[in-house]
Amino acid sequence: MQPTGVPSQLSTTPSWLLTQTAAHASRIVSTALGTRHARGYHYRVLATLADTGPASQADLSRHSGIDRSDIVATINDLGDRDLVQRQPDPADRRRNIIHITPAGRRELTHLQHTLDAAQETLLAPLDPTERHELVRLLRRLLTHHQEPRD
Amino acid sequence: MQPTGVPSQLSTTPSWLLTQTAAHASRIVSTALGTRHARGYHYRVLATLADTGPASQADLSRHSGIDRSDIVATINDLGDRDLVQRQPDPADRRRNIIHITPAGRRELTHLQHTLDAAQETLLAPLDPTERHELVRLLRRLLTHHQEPRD
DNA sequence: CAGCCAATGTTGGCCCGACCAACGTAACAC
DNA sequence: GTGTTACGTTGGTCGGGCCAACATTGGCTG
Repeated sequence: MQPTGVPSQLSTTPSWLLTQTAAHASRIVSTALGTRHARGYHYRVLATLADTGPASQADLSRHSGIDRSDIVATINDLGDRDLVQRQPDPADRRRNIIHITPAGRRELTHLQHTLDAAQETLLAPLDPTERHELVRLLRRLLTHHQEPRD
Repeated sequence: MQPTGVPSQLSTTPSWLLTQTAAHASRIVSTALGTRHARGYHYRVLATLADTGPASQADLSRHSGIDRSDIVATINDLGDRDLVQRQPDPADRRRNIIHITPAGRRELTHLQHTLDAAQETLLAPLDPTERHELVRLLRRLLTHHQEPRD
């Protein structure tokens, strides 16, 4: 049944299917981002920043789902490339306010384009209805598992 | 729309949905396996071994999708716990023949049970039809992206 | 206003899964 | 017999996801 002979114990387990397809997705995405010398975290922070406007690192962490400590390194990287700017918040000396620069915005649209192509590669075998259904199911799982905000 | 305020640029990207839900799945699964001091590779190799019968490490690698070098370490771990046995192949002195032991078989069924519960946790928000649909879509993606055996 | 608690940024770690290069040994094809 | 291929093994790298600890700063409450 399976061309590669994957044991059915594995190939019928949803979590295995999920992590395996995610691994393929990661490879595709990271190849795409690699052409612009970026990694997942870079894109995710830039996208979050463009969505929320200037924000503290803690806010970026919350909105992007990336750990505070990883945000630090990511902002360092982006700052080194002048895609982002780090300013102390005059109103709260604990905080930095992160701004996306014009160059950052430009880079973000580049990244988005290569990522669009990557999605196409990833979802190639599915028709539009199936793609939408997949997205719907994944969103249901995701919101369910992150909602427990108690 | 999103309770956590995830930027829509992210939350509508299939690859992001996939990798995020996969991350949740991994957490759930690794917690489940952790109760029996196992990791993903351990289960996958045991399951493959039970499916194929005694096999060389190279065969295990091919059937499980785990790299040869990672198989080595995994077999070491399983061997240390007597869940598996490594014998030189008399007919081909390059190879080892890996056998699953009775204890290994018992451990495998334990792991399967905890994993069944984990799947239930993971898929809780989906009804049976949706679960089947999700599995179907993921399998399609997976076979498509691993088939290029050229 | 003094004292305590919470939030922020940062450092420095850890784990896991995936992958790769190189090597010695052994089998195989020709 | 020679070159090529397969096998097991060693020893890495990388990315993503975490966690603990700490100094600094704000805010809240008594």
